[in-house]
Amino acid sequence: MHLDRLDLRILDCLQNDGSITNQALASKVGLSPSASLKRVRRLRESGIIEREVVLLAPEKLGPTLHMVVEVIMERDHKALYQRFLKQAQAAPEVKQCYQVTGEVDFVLIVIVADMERYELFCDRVLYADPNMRKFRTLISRKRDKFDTRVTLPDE
Amino acid sequence: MHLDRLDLRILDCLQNDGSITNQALASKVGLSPSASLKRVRRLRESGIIEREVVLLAPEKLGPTLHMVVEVIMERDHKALYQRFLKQAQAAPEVKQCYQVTGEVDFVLIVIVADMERYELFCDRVLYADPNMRKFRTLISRKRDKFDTRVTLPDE
DNA sequence: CGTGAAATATGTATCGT
DNA sequence: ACGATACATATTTCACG
Repeated sequence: MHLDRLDLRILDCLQNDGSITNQALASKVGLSPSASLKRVRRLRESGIIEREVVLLAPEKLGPTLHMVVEVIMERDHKALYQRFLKQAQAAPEVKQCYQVTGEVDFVLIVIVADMERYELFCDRVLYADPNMRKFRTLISRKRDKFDTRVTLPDE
Repeated sequence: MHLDRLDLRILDCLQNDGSITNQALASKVGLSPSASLKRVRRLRESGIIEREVVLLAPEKLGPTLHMVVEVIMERDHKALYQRFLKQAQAAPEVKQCYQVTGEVDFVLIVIVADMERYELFCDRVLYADPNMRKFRTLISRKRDKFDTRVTLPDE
């Protein structure tokens, strides 16, 4: 799908503020509301706009630990990787999962309220996988930056 | 700030779909539109609702590499850490930054279009810091999960 | 917190380029 | 194919009970 300058400006606005009204968006990018609306719909349908969400401040909702978990698997078998991925997808504690190259196989970003819940998570998801060889946990007391925006192409 | 069951239900809905109309939200949680609106405003003002955004599919916008970068600093000085954090905050390639405990000091999630831009980033942000001792890059060809939702307290 | 009415916004049909 | 205008529908927002 081709994106022109107007589409990119629309995406830029929406990435920064998803609650902007269609009218305000239209005037910002220099279109009529109906033309703007058509483009936003097209961007949604194409999947470039994946979803619209509200971001919450985790630490204002209670105790919060952010864990960066590096997982090393026993054997490089696709089917075994798939099983692990499926568990990671299903686990609500896992907020992000990256499959990486090198010594480590997966990196997870996990959010839990406390250590006890983290240990429960490890038992349920990590130790439960027979192909999991070992993992290392980096404990974060602070998420200093969290930016969901993507750098858009110049044109 | 105290959150009751209704607030939590509102947050749950909005985390899943920020584009829901206030009317639909109100009927979902069992309130009148005006009561719902007042609560949403209060949640915004309190900072629990941080922002509302549209999430884009990075890979549909062009080539995308996700890097997990583990950074080790030379000395544990707060002022020197602050300087690094400031640079990480300012760098558009850095989407997330976690200060962690243990052998590693910071973990960054970096998004770039290609290796060339990653190297430019390393020069500009990592090597440029005299207190940066070394770093390790885990390259991800795939972001398998990305969930911005937070687990809400039971009550 | 709910109701109802005024102010805004959205969505669609139609026309013009 | 794309955008503008205008109109009908839906939603937001606020004063008041």
